[in-house]
Amino acid sequence: MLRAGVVLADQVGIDGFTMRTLAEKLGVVPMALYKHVANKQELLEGMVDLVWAEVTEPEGGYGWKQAMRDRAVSLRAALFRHRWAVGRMEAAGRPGPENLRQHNALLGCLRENGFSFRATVHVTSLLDAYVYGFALQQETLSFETPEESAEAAAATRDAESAEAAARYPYLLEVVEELAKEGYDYDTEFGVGLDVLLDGIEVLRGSWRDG
Amino acid sequence: MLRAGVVLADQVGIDGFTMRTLAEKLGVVPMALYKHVANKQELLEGMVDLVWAEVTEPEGGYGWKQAMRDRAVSLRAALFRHRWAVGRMEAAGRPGPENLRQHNALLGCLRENGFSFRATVHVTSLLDAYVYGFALQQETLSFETPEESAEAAAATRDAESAEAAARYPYLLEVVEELAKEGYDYDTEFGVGLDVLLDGIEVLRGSWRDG
DNA sequence: ACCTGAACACCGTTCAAGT
DNA sequence: ACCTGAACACCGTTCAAGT
Repeated sequence: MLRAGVVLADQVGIDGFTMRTLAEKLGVVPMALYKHVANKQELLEGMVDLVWAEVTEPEGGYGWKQAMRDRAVSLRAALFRHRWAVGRMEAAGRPGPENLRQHNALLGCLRENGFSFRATVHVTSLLDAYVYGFALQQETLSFETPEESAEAAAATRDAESAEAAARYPYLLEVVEELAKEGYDYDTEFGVGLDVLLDGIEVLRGSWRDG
Repeated sequence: MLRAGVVLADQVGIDGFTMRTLAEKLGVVPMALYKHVANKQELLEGMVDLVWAEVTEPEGGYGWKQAMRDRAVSLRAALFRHRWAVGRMEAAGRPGPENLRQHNALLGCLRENGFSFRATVHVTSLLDAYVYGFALQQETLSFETPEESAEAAAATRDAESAEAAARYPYLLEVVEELAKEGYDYDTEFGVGLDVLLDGIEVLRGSWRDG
């Protein structure tokens, strides 16, 4: 049933995802759902934990940097498959078992690779913030492909009046450059991620427990 | 009226923010709102642009690094004051004038400080993702103060059964350390931001237009 | 022509009425 | 005892009926 919820939310988005549509999809009466979950909030929490289950645990074998990179890519991919989940992964209510397992593995990988306690907290906060924020940007902006993004840029440029062009010259430049060159989210994500990981590497030694 | 919407959303959160409650607050009949705005979506877009208006434009006088830092801090502060706005700042619908002004100033500051076109895109994508993601984490986790966070950590630790402690040793370690030392969002945000800015500085020269 | 109250098609959830 | 259909208190938005 949680799995059916994830599939439905993927298909129709979070607005179209209602107790009633889920019940209909499952061929039961809406009330029947309340046999399995207390309310919609609890249902969503269960669905989020299913998304966590899709994220690969960091693999220490290739070093912490590659492990962090793989996990970030995996997390972003999961958030892309399930866009409704962005902003619900760290929800306040009791975290699910997959969430706990995932975070424990992440913290463990860093600690075992010589990161101090403070540094471990900094790194997880920094990396997760970047992944969540990037996914959020991609979800709300949501040009799906480079072609689409070029198209959108062109449309925006045409829509800009001459007056607006004079008022926002730098913005216009970016719009026109992106229209020419296109914009690839995967590449952009990787570039930023490498900046983070390199910065973390440099500062790794200087972070000491307070 | 948009301003009243922002205040109401700040007070009651996005779930409690309805056309009907806003109308009541303004002392008018719900229908009257539709004289000023086509629908709720358009109302929210207008409110988001009011939040953009609160973000300080980057000041070039102290160098790009300080300018980027100040803007990131200002953006995060605005997102903290108006938590409902996180995830709506880059919405697909036509961006408002304050949004355009803000992004134009941001891009302009970078371009005028010698960043290549490609580098400018990388930097804005990276910094914005971090700010949005950090604000999102803080919103969903939402311990307000260091004291509260210590409290929450302690409560979580008590709730963990001995079995769970054995299963998630690294997670437990972090929970216990945070309970002792506390956790301050402002400090944590600054640490991550400095990693980003230092990493950007290092790579500034190596990013060339493709 | 204009304003607005009633109404529509929803929503999550409750609860009593049937078996 | 259990299941479920009707109902409740909402929501955003429409629209016809009043002025």
